[in-house]
Amino acid sequence: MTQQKVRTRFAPSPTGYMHIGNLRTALYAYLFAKANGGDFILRIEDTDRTRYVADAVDFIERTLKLAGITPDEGPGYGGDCGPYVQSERMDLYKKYAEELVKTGHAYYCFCDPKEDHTTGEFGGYDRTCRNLSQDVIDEHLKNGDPYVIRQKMPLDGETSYQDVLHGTVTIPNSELEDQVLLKRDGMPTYNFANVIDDHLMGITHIMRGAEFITSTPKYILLYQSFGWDVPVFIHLAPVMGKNEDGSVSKLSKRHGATSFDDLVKMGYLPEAIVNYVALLGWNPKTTNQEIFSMQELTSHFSLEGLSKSPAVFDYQKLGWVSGEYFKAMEPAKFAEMAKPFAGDLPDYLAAHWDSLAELLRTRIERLGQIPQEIGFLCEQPAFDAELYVNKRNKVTPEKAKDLLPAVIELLEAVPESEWTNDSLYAKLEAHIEATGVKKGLMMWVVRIAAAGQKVTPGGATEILTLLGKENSLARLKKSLDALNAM
RNA sequence: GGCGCCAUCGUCAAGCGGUUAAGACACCGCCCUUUCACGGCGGGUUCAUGGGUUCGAAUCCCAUUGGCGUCACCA
Repeated sequence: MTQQKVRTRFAPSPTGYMHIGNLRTALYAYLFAKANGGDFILRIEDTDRTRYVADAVDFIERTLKLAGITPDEGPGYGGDCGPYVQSERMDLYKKYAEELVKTGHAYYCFCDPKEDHTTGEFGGYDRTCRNLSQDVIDEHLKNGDPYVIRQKMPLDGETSYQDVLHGTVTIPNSELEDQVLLKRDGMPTYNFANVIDDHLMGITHIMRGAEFITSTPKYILLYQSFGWDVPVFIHLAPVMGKNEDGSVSKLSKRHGATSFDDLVKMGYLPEAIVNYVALLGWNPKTTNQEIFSMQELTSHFSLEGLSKSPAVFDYQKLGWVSGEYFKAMEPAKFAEMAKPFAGDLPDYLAAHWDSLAELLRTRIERLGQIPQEIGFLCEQPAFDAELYVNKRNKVTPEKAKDLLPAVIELLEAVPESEWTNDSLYAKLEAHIEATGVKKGLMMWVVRIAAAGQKVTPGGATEILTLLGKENSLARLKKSLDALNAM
């Protein structure tokens, strides 16, 4: 028996929004295909005309690209199983639905969805049209009456299938509704188009959300009706969000950003998001490594590492992962990437952007933190004597008052051309030695007087350098005045 | 409600009948330090409950409880 080539797919509906859970599904499907030398197919499921969002296909492709997931086949990627957009395959579904009617696995239903059989036990439908005589059916068809085609479910017994994660799943057939295959508008339902396309596109492994566990027997029955091979099913546990009261529920808007796009806008690194999401419901088993490139993800991926229980999305850990990426990044690359997040910078900061960015690089987790990180450099925060209190370095406002005048005098003598970090550090160090004051104490006082904020990216001299001579001195004097006025 | 899925630290998780129950994030100490960060060291009543099976159970079985999902001419 020849080994069949693995083919997986990602089949989003074009909503213009890539939920983290969907991204993860796409990622796993992609990784599994690549780990096994297979193909990953992108298919657009746009059978609901009322939900169609313009440009959504474009959006999906851009998102996948940003995430580093490259389809082997799909709209815009080519492939032998196209078209890869379901609305362009309509005639196909109709043909297959009619075939099922002929073989007795489906039937025409002329009921009005709003009026008829609304009290039936199956989603408002009671299987009435199963019993229509051929004459009645022909009459309706001849009149051009609207109809749907429904799947004829077995009335008793049960249907089972194998799920890689969940083992044998069995559902009583009595739970299965005579689901609609072909809608009034001629479009197939998701449940039908899925089976047809997965078969026609040679999909071998279906990865999708756990919400499909219960409806999969309907698919199985469909495959059997056609006499087709049943693919391997892998139902992924949902991604959860933590609620205020500590409970969890499926990740949604109220938990914060839930789309890949939102996260990118917040300044998390796309690679880091993908890395973190990969770990949310999967683990490499053979290593404790947590930072993975797409390449490494591919080589480590295996189905055994997939978790069958839901995972809670943790923004904190995502932040850590993203921070790790920034720490490992080329300074120049980071500076360039971070620039748009800094907003309008005063000239003196814009001139020092590279060194400012370098201070930021190792201390932030997302680019969106930058404005608040550097706010104090743009405008001196209001005076607060409390800032001059630090136990470890024995700093007090009084000491600051004593130390500052000499520092100001010293700095005033520094020529503009020597206003650099190294030079300032050397001068302050010499001053510290001359006065016999502890370095931590002196530096704390200078830093606070210049920054006006307890926590700052960078130390005293780095801040002085960033601020420039004129600016620094003005701030130092202002702080000293405030201290004297106490 | 019927049906189904799930259940190890706060979170992600390893574990597949015998372990001092890994590791990471977060948290708390301490060290280092020109602040913060980084880095280093250390800390914490984690196997939902109750029954089995077994010499032995976090691991297997059953029940309970809880969470989640699903019951559309949406995907």
